[in-house]
Amino acid sequence: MDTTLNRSHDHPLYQYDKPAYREEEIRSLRGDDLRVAIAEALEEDIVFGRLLPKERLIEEDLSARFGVKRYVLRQALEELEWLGLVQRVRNRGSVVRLYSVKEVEDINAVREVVEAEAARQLKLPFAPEDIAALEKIQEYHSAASERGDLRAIFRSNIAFHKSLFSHCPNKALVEVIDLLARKSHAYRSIFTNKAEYLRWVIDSHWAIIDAVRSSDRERLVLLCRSHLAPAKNHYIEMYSTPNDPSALRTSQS
Amino acid sequence: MDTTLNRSHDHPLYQYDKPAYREEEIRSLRGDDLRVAIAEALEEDIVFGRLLPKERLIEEDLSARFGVKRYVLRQALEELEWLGLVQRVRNRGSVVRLYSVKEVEDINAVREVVEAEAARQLKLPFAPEDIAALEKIQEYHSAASERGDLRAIFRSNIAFHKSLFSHCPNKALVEVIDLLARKSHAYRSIFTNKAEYLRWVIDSHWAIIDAVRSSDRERLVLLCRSHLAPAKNHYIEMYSTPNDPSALRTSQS
DNA sequence: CACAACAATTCTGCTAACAATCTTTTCGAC
DNA sequence: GTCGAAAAGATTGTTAGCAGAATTGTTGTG
Repeated sequence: MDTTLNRSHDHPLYQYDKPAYREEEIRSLRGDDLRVAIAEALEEDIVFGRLLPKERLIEEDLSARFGVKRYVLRQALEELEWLGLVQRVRNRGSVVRLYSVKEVEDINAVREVVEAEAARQLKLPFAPEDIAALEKIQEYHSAASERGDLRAIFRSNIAFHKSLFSHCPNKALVEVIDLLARKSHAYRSIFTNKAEYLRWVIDSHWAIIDAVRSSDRERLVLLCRSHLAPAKNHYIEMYSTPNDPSALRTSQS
Repeated sequence: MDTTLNRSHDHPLYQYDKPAYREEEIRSLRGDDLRVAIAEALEEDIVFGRLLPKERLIEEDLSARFGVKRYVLRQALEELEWLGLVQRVRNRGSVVRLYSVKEVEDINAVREVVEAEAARQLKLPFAPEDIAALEKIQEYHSAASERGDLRAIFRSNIAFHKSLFSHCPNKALVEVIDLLARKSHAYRSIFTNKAEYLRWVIDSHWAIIDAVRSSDRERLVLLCRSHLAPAKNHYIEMYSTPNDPSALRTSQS
């Protein structure tokens, strides 16, 4: 169903209630699905801090880990480079990409603009079943937050936004939103999953559902625009050095 | 200098006064430069209608044409797929991507939003030498338009926008603009190069320079927002069928 | 003649080995 | 001991060939 921009981001593996990858499951896939699955597995490693910024990604090691050929793993790394999660330097390899504070703020600023625009274009009113779908995802998200299930939180959060913006008639706009959301995973890291932040996200999602229910577009636009504000404040400056490919010279971890 | 989003779009090959590619020149390149050069050569073929929508791109033929290995050509095709200029289907190959009228309108709508936002964030006033740089590019663009040099028109038009938005402090925003601009090359095709349209572009560029010179931000934002409007009207509906991968079943050209 | 099964062809996907490059270590001169 | 050059090691980049999928062409049967 990918009709406008680049490769599909709507892979079945992105279902919010899908369990973590297991090696045997990955090994049963082929072709594009395999590449996508590995890219997403690595993406989760980055999101949850199992792979840290500037950490090297050795093709041979990773292909051994996933039990795939290096060829496939290279493709996954290329995909992650396009998504901005990985930085590749010729003849030197790949590292988890590190964003400076300025870059994070820039990306978030663009996200605010395009998400507000999407809210402006959303087809209102929603059908009752569409509202119900949003509520169901959000209940799952809230529950995941209760029990501290970071992976479920992460995925159901994505699902919420996907479900909401799927009602935006401009697919090109939605794909820009998805692209930027995925880029933001590079600096989302586990540190932003503080209780205080999680509560804000939940409240904000329920407020969005409420605005949708009452077809209050003005409020919806404001909510979508301001939704990212605290994320930016939670960004840790612990890796606040500027990007530098020469970082590859020193190995780590 | 690519610091925020995906691969660099600011390749030296994109200089506006650079002559057309010649095979021997391409053959002298290596690595990333080679991939980028081939991708850009194919991009120009698409822009100028030498490659038409739905036309098949056979890896072996093209690699023979450019005198490179199939491996390199595959990389170029992958790049063009990310940019939305080419559509690839597993085990079937690549075709020049065809956008529906709706998709074109959607992309243009997003471009208007992000370019207006960039205008809003532009650092004003410009230094005199920055204004001079814009004027120089635009004089080149106008001259190219006079003599009907489509390639020079195309490239200097890109250079104008790059030069203008290089003063936007938000690099992530500029990269979204560049990405969408490059996508639009898929439907730019030679048909939009009508005298009437070319004149509009030139007038609009001089108006932008004028607004920059007087640091009139409000007018600048309006100009950037409305700058794409006629392009959309010029889009020919001659290929107005919806996208369909099964189009690969029937060969053409 | 229509149609289905099968065969041949075309083209892409993938593998494994090799080459090129960068990094680290070693060794010797000062 | 320090510096620099050269060798060794680690890692990525590239090549050629084969495997596999999709398409096209052909043949045989009703």
